[in-house]
Amino acid sequence: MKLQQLRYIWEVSRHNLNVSATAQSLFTSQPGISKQIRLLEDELGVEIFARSGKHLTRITPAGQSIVDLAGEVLRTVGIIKEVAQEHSNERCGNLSIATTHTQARYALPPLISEFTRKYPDVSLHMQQGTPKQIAQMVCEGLADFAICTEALELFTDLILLPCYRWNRCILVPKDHPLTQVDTLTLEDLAEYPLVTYVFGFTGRSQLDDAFRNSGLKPNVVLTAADADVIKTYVRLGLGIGIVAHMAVDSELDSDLVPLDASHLFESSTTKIGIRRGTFMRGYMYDFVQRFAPHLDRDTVDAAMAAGPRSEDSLFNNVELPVR
Amino acid sequence: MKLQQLRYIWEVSRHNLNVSATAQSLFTSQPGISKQIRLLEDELGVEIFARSGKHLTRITPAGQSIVDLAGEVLRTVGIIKEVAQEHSNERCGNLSIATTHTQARYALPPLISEFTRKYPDVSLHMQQGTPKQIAQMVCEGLADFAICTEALELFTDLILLPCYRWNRCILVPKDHPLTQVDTLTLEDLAEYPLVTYVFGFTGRSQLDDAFRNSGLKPNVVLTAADADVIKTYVRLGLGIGIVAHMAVDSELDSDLVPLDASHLFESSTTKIGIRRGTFMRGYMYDFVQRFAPHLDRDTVDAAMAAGPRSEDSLFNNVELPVR
DNA sequence: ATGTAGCGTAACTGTTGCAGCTTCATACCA
DNA sequence: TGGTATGAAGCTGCAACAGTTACGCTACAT
Repeated sequence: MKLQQLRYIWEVSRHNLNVSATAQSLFTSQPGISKQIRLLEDELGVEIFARSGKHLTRITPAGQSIVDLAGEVLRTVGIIKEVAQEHSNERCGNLSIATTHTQARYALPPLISEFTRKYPDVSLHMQQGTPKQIAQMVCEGLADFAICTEALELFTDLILLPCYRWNRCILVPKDHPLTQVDTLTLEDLAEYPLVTYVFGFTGRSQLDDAFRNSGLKPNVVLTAADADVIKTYVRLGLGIGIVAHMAVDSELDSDLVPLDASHLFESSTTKIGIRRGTFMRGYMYDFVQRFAPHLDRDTVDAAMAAGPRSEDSLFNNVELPVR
Repeated sequence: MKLQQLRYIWEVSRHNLNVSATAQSLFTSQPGISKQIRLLEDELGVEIFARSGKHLTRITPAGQSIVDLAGEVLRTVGIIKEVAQEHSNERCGNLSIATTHTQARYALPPLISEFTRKYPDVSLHMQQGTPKQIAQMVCEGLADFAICTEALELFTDLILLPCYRWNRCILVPKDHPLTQVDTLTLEDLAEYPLVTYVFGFTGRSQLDDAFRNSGLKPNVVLTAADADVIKTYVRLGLGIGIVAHMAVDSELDSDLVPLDASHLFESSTTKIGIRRGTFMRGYMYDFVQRFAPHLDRDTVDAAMAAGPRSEDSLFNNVELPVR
């Protein structure tokens, strides 16, 4: 049995059982892969892939177990490489962050520039996606960190590190009647057309909860995946915007008036999700702590050592920073 | 990186960093191993072994992590092979049992002959040792099952399956005064020289506990690792024997009189210890259930899925058979 | 001082993994 | 039903490499 063979079956199963496509993505030849798979099957005495004629049609039950185990082997081999790199050059490596628009646009930029200045030899990859997509990416090992507010709880393979809490504000044009209201209520908001985040994005669920609990039915005329789009439509007079507080820039958005809405909606918590079993490089700990000062190395280690769904007990008496 | 290289560093670290000895045990040449280790170190950019001149003196910190991870890879590869064999020929494979004299001599024989009759193509290995030795063997993957009464609790890597409880009896020559006593007491026993198990063997700790709690000081004149030796010295008149009830054979030991001592000592529990993460073949489940009928496949799976030290909660309302 | 255990080096060899081409089977479509 | 496209498998030559043997060298013990 060779690592190469395990890599081949793993990749083939990830490419819809298309050997040629797999060969292309691995910069090798199709016959090479076919042959190695055959050899592995011969050695193990089991068909990993079921064939109809010369086409691979599906993975056999035995094959599925074997492919899963092969994935585990490859991940461990990856960890060996990271451990080695950590000991040979601790400031050199990769960091892949999957995150949402809100974080990438408003929360992360200062941290990123700090980080790249301190670690010029760490090549940083940022990928944007929906909360579910980015959680999936981290689960599959395609990214190291998932940073967002929603959906991470659904993935039991992820360790969740709560980073900070944030509140919403209402964005209205300068001359809007709401600017005259002393203390905003949900009833006030329900009277106007609303522009806010798409469901599944940036703490949208807290927003829905608040309206549902009050028995009010908000008139959401437009939803967008990011605050920039929301602001655009507020400017067009389509409605009043509900966005994360941090998404308001006092200079760039000086034509709009932000009205605090902390008292109307539950605050949301942005978290970092890390796949269980990931090897944490030194610079990764540093990144996490720069993003959330209370998450020092020991705290992160404790969270990663703890069993699934025990983050709550670890963090429920930690006072999170509020942005 | 090759599996072969990982195997080499793993084996070398298990052979006190002696490359030549490792080569012999793997039926290959020393330069081959040295070369592959060098290649791996070059590829990873880290020294795995520290050298003084041409001798490997110790494992570097980085090397230690890498060797540990290599072990994990090799175990997973082993599991792949077992999974494949389970699917290709479920009645063919290996079963390695590490156990103590008492189990091997009195508890296991009927089961073993049943088992080998049902699974002629499963090659069975039995290895005898002290409880600590056999636990160690299972932890290192040198055996599948550890079957004994003592010491298994000390190894957190082991999943413990309680199998049956057993009590002791007193063995005396036919004409011994104790045969006239109606109900034995610890005081009675303390009056005679005792012959029993060595500390660390076959429930010896329960025996010591009982005497300590009663404030009596037993006069143990001889300790042995197995009941056969104990019986021999009882026959010689050296003292009265305290052995496991199951160790008495009504035919072979007809010259001795067994006196029940269930009421004097806490019963002991014999367990099967299995390394966490072991892949359980079908015949392994069968073996376990034949040994302890309450341990069906689902129960074993539940115990293996549960976290460390949770066997107690799993089994504390199960009524164990008594032998 | 000297012997020995044990690792590294060097030259050699058999094996094997891979590329490139060819062949064959299946799926799809008219 | 026949034609075409897609994709897996077979074959061959080449290059890389793991493993072998022989030998030299270093460290350490007596």
